[in-house]
Amino acid sequence: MGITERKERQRAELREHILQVARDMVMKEGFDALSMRKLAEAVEYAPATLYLHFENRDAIARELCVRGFQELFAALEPAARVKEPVERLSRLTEAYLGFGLKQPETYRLIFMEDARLSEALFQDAKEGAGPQSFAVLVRVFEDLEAAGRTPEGTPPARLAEVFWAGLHGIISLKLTCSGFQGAPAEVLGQTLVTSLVREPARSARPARRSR
Amino acid sequence: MGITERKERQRAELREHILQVARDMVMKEGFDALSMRKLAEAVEYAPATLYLHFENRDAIARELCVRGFQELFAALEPAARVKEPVERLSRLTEAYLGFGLKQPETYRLIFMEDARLSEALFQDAKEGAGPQSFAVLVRVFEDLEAAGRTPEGTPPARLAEVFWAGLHGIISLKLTCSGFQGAPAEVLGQTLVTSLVREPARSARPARRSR
DNA sequence: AGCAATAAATGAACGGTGTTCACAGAACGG
DNA sequence: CCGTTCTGTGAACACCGTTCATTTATTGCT
Repeated sequence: MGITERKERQRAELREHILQVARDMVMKEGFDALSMRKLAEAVEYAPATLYLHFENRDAIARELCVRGFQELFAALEPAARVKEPVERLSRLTEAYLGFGLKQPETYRLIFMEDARLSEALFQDAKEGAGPQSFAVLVRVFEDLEAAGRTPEGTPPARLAEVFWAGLHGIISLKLTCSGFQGAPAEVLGQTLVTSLVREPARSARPARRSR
Repeated sequence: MGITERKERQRAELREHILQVARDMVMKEGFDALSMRKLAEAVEYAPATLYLHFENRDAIARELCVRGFQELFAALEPAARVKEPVERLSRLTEAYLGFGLKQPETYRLIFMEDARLSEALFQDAKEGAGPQSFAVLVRVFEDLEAAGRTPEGTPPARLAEVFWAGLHGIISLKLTCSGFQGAPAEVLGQTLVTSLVREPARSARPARRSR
């Protein structure tokens, strides 16, 4: 009985098509320009048909949000593989900022649009894509701490959080405060890296008061 | 000829009243909930009347944006007066984060809503409230540099920018990624401070105990 | 094949939005 | 008192998200 299979597949394909077209619209004109009516027009269905595949506009937004986040995560993946932690942090910074600047509307949708959207990313404490990619950052700072290159007494998780906030701040200020022209994002990113990474201890571990 | 004066005053008062009510609506329900029709209803005028005082909804938003920014600037002012630069930076951090957390919708409107809104803050390179308050941050890092407490070779303006991005990132992640629960903003802020401020050079001046 | 049942798709409507504009009314200057 | 100017408005336009009864297409069964 392959008929129900085919129907399911076609249904999934249409759903996928809708999401694809929606993604294009968001990337081209921004999330605000994504209207159910224009989306329906673009996929050549009546507006009401969209509601057979998605609960409402927010459901589409949520889906685009998690997919966008997966893209971001994928963009970070090569950098995350780098062994040397300082280099890794630098490459992660580069990748993160590059993604945000090359796909501004996607980044906006993920992190700047609505708290209800990004909730989906962090609802599971360990499972979701959000905590998983945050863990990548934490690991860098754990490795940095092991190498004695973090500010003393600050847990890696908190350093990771500050670092993430720094990256996010760099991008979102560039995206929102377009009037303010400062240094390029990459330069700021490297400044952030060098600010959070300490010089390696010269001799033994403590080595602060003496010499 | 006090009549035209009175009319002008009444006109200004009405404009002010509209802005006040709009501000209340934004702070209570967020910017998206601010509609011209509800605003007109609230001030007991017809919607079209609003257009006699503002070009459109964006004009109101812009005005609220610059006023919100002025509030933010005012909130920073006491901290900016502190002499000792490290303490000053710490106090500025506290004030900035406090404002963002206590007035989330105002902060959103200023920095997270639309690039066209915050453009007004930074359109004048020196004049506007934006560059003026950024200069406060730059000055801190200039003073820190003079005290030999910044990472070497990094211009104060860039450190200030990274610092601002860090603060903004901390707040905006708290406001948007509500699902992600990390350390409290104040803790992250202090971590940011200690990350960007270096220990004083031993040769130049003996370290003093403050706090 | 034809018929009943199920799934897919839609047209029309509801209530909401920002904005415009011709018009009415009040307030003013001469 | 009249004419002008300013203030205010109702109605309309073009959108928006969403719902629902209804139509259309497709399937399973006899």
